[in-house]
Amino acid sequence: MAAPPPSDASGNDKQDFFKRVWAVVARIPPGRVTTYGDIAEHLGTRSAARTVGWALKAAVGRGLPCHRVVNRFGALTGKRHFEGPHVMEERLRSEGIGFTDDGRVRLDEHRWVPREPPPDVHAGT
DNA sequence: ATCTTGACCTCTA
DNA sequence: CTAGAGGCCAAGA
Repeated sequence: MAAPPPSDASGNDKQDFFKRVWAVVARIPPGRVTTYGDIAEHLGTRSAARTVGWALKAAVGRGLPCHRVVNRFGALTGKRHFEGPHVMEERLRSEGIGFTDDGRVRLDEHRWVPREPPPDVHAGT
């Protein structure tokens, strides 16, 4: 793990972005939801929110809780990419996530922002 | 090889 | 207030 892969090795750097997204999504705790923008911003590029969506599409079948990722408005924009049109909603509800009258996720109650994994527990500040 | 679309977000007119 | 365009990264045609 010590030897970092060369950036100009095979040109797989691009997929590295996908893996970063998957890593964040995989860290989303149950009963919580995050947004594309927050993930992209966490990766360093807030404008890359679109690419995050592509990563999720490629994440289908990888066991990633992509259903916990919603757009800025809390709407399940990617529900159509699931097995069914209501699979995403059912999964979120199964985790105890509430929806608004508009059929959107209550971000105010379940919003979770990706943060870097704490290397130390006692490390304050 | 180029162009368009895509599970988006933000800014400016 | 609403409407429009730009930007990011990647994949498909």
